[in-house]
Amino acid sequence: MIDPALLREDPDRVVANFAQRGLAVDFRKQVAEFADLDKQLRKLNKQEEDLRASRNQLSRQIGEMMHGSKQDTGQLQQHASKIGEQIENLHQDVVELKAAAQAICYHWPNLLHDEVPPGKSEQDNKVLRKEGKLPKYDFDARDHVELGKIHSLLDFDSAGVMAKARFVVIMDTFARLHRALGQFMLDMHVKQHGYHECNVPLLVNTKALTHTGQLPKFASDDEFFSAKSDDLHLIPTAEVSLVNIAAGRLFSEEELPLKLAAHSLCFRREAGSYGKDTRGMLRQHQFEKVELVQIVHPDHSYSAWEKLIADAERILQKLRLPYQVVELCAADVGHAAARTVDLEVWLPGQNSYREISSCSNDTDYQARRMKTSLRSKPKNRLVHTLNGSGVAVGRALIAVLENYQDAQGNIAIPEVLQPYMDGLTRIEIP
RNA sequence: GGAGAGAUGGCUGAGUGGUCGAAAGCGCUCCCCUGCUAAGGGAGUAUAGGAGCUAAUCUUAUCGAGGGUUCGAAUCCCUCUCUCUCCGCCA
Repeated sequence: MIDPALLREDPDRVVANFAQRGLAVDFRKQVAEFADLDKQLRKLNKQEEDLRASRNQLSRQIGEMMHGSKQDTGQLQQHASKIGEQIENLHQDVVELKAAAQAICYHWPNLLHDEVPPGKSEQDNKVLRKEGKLPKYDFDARDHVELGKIHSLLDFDSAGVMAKARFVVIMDTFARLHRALGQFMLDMHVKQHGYHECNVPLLVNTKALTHTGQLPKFASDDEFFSAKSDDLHLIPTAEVSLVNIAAGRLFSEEELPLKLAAHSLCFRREAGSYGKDTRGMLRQHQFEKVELVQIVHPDHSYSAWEKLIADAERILQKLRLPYQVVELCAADVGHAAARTVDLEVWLPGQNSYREISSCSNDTDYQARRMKTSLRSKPKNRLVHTLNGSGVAVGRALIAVLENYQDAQGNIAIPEVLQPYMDGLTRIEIP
């Protein structure tokens, strides 16, 4: 959600900002509609409050009269009762107006930061820098699917039979490597980057998803799997669970920044991505990710964001994986975010860089929805929330397999992971 | 799943229909006193909204959430959620 005060003061600025995202939504119309509803709402609300004030006064008076001498209060009671009816009527309208206004503004995205590059699609994302050396092979680099086949350790068939497409069974040393990656990442963030280790619910309710901005959505493009009978949804990312730890809280300045990390499963329906990345385990319904979340002072969110990106980058550096840092353009920045940087890891098998982390500053968007503030004078302020992957574990496995292969298809194990694998240095073809 | 008990401010904890936004204690802030330390005294101390000169001040809502009864609800009634204890089940 964005600041309603800003909306009142400078609706044009809000509309212009929304327009940068290039969404097929007439924000000018929506903002005007909202402003209209808001105006009515405030008027009626004021009326209702005035009526309540006068009823409260009458009630107080009645109380006093009954307390002392036993005076007849019948007339006053009748009067108050009538006011009560008026309040009732007005209240109905107020509730309806409020719902109508919310139905509009809860769909709106966050305001983009001024420095977000303009653009129409992900083609317009801006590569900020490239890190690490691309591996040079005197053979054709295999992708992870082929490597999985050579080693017989990635079983897409069984997964497809027991579940469906976009699932995989990972076996033996590959599974071990996968686990090592997750452990390594979480350890780094907890031991060296100062995050609190969290183990979080993988199922969360509608309210939690609304706080973080996953709900409500423009269209009905379901992003996640749900058990609607229980109002529980499988999390698309641990960001939801981690951010909601701060929901409704009022922080003192010393408590910030609150840095949280979790290694979790994530679940996505991938409903809108038919035919995209169907080969291999690049895009799965279920995958693991180490997620970083920071609840920060609103004045320091961008410097904290830079550090969070560095935390994620550190993982790729330690794994010696080449990557590039990409700032998302206006069209590609997510709903809740004001600014986002992706880390894209080099995948020799795909001959391209692919997203392995996405780090966003959501400013006060989530904080406003979930009422998370910072104790401050003269007025308490909303905190800012940051989130980033540090990093996607499944894709990290792909990256290691493809970047650490030799001519035969053996996989070297990155040095930092060897302690997690009983010192194993190589996965040999059977 | 069954039975019972509970949910009050930063914390502990009073409060069963009227000046209760809420006693008391703790904590915190400011001031005073005491040559340090320890102790003592006084004042203040919830959140969100609206009105107002971004003032003083006034006002509305909030005692787990949502409804209801009433002139008036923390207090009575209903529904839900959560927590605790016991039983069952389970990892």
